[in-house]
Amino acid sequence: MPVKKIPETTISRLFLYLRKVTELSKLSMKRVSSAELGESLNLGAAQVRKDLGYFGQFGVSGSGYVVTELKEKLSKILSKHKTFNVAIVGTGHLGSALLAYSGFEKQGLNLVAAFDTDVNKIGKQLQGVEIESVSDMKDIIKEKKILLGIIAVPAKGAQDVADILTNAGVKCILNFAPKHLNVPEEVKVRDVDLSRELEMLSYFLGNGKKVKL
Amino acid sequence: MPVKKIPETTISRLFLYLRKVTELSKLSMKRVSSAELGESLNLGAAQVRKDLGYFGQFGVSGSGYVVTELKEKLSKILSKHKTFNVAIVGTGHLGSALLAYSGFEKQGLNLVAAFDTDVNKIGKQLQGVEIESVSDMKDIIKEKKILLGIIAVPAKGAQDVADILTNAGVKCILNFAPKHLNVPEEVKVRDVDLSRELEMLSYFLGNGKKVKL
DNA sequence: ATATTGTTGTGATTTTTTTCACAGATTTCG
DNA sequence: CGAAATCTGTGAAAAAAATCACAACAATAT
Repeated sequence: MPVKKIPETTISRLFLYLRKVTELSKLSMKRVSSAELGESLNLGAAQVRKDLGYFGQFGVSGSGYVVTELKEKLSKILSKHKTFNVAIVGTGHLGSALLAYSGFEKQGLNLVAAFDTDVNKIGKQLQGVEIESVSDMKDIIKEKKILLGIIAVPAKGAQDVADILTNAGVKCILNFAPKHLNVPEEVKVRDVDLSRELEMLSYFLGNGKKVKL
Repeated sequence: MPVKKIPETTISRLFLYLRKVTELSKLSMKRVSSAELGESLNLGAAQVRKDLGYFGQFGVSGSGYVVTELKEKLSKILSKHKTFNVAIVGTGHLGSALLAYSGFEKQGLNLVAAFDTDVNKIGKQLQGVEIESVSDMKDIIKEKKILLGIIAVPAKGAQDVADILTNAGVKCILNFAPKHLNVPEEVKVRDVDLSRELEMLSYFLGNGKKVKL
């Protein structure tokens, strides 16, 4: 395999292409050009082609990409067929909203456990999942072979939770706490930092690009 | 004003520095070096200095940055003193969780309106905010001078909502719908695409970096 | 058949972002 | 005080990512 290193930004765009191409396939569109693919995503045609190019050549000169074929290839590249077990830590407002989120299954993710420290919550069910104690987390994660952990606890406890998760063998973390997590190199973390997003927007509102001290 | 163009990534890191420096100031630490600042954030010292360098020079050779001073400067740069009005559109699980989120005030954001299309919800209160009809949205946004809109509706309706928002004068959008929004150039959008985050992680779980077709 | 048009794949170029590296300033220590 | 250690600010270099530009090929029109 000619393993060129693929930029993470490319991977991330691939999902957008897959979405789009799925949409197009529902509309029974046969073919699509790189320009069309990029258009509504505000991406240049060259960008699209380069991204796809990392994975071999499945376009047809002169007529673009065959929608169904592209969809299938992207699906395969992006491992949309595999499934993994997931745990949520923290069942506050955000954690609960996530438990109710229907998108997990679509991504091949089985939400099989939820944890909290609040004794009033432990034992209760939420969206068909029983809330268990964080103190039992390590064992349960190992037992259920959970590979992906979602952290939805306050910043203060986030690093501790991350430590337990990685210790128990979790490979990826989706972190909602506004706190940078230090984890072993082989563990992949993605941050969803709501606080920072709001701050960024607030910054743009306040500065409209120009900076004054 | 020597308006060098400042990378958005820099701005985004500035918030992390501010967080850190706020923490340090609570610990009564007097000074901090670029190396220390970057350390727990996995950022190099040079990166930190360069980021701060965009806004003038407020470090002291040989001894680093004065914590309180840096905190204040960052605060100022990042417009942490100004406040703006915010509306949430969509009061499902996610929207409700957001309404309950306490972080808005901290960012100087006043959550002053919530909208939904569901007639059963309209008129009810959620976290002290009355849910109003999307059909009245345009007027209310203008009237309350709302500059930031948060979209927490399904992908299908997201573009329509974005259109109404921008039309009513909203300057920034925080978009939770898994859909790319087309908006006028002067409007700033930030996407929080949960679906894509999960997909990305799922990809890493499945591929552990290497790609096979 | 041949010309024309449309579109891919990719090397080259440009732009953006990060990292390096070091002069010059400050503090500390003997 | 003078030497050694610590840091910043920043130009230069490197790395990463996006964009350009064009040869090669396919489809369509004449």
